[in-house]
Amino acid sequence: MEQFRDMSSRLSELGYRLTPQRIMILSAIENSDSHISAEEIYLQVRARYPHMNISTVYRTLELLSELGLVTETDMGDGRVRYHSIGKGHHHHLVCQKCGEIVDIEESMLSPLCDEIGQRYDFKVNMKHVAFFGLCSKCRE
Amino acid sequence: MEQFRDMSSRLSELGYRLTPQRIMILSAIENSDSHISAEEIYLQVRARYPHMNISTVYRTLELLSELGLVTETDMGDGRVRYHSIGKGHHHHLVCQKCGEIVDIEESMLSPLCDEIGQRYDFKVNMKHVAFFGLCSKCRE
DNA sequence: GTGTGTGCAAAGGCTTTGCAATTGC
DNA sequence: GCAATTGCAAAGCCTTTGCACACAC
Repeated sequence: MEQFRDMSSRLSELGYRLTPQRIMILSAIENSDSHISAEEIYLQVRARYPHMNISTVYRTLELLSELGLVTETDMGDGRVRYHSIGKGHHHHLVCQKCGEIVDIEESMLSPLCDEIGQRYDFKVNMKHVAFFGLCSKCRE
Repeated sequence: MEQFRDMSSRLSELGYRLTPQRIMILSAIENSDSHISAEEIYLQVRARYPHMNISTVYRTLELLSELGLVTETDMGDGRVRYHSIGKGHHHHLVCQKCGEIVDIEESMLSPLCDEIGQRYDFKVNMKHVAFFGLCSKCRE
């Protein structure tokens, strides 16, 4: 709930309207314990508010993303998944076989990102990192 | 040309037919110095062979990918890009603003991948790594 | 000759957009 | 009240598929 309040108060601070649709979308993102797709948000919200429209979901996600309140990641299945920035955990191991997603700690990546910054003069967006591969179960 | 011969001979070794379409697709992939999309292949091939069809491109790419002869990567623009496996493992820095793609050396990543392997029992697919962020020009 | 591979056209997923109606501030 | 936001429907991308014909082997 913490982040939900942050996101919604940030929206109104910036002069955006707090419509019921937006509130429900924010809450769906917040209640999701991992990355959530537009359609998942849509279905979840529509279960309680049948008039919800998927374009509203996309437009809200676009807005949240522009404001830097959520991150967009493509986990390799041809659709974008969203995640509240307030939740931390932005690095993932995505199993290409079973689809399992494991978070990895930021501290593991920082040294590499620093090195890339120095060597290539490139600032890595740490919110946007995913490694694909095979988890232990799927390697057997 | 080296890799092209590898890919095409591999196909016929495995009993797949070497049609003119496949040959041109292979050559387009091989001549591309970076990652190439299905549509880019299609346009390039169609310039010389107007009957080329985009579904043939997709079907050939699917085949090459199943056989492990090319890798698929989503650079974050909502389309898949393909790369000949023979060209070596590339890791990339993708600028989220101007789209520039810079290759980074494999040696920079190996230590991290090893560490991930040990700590999370996860085998990172080194063919499939991209970092998003901002290049020097776009940070000004 | 035979069955793999192609071309065509249509459909499929996901996402975006135009526009009129609605509604938060 | 008025501009921001929504709902709806349609379109836009990229990609896949069904089917009849063509052609590599």
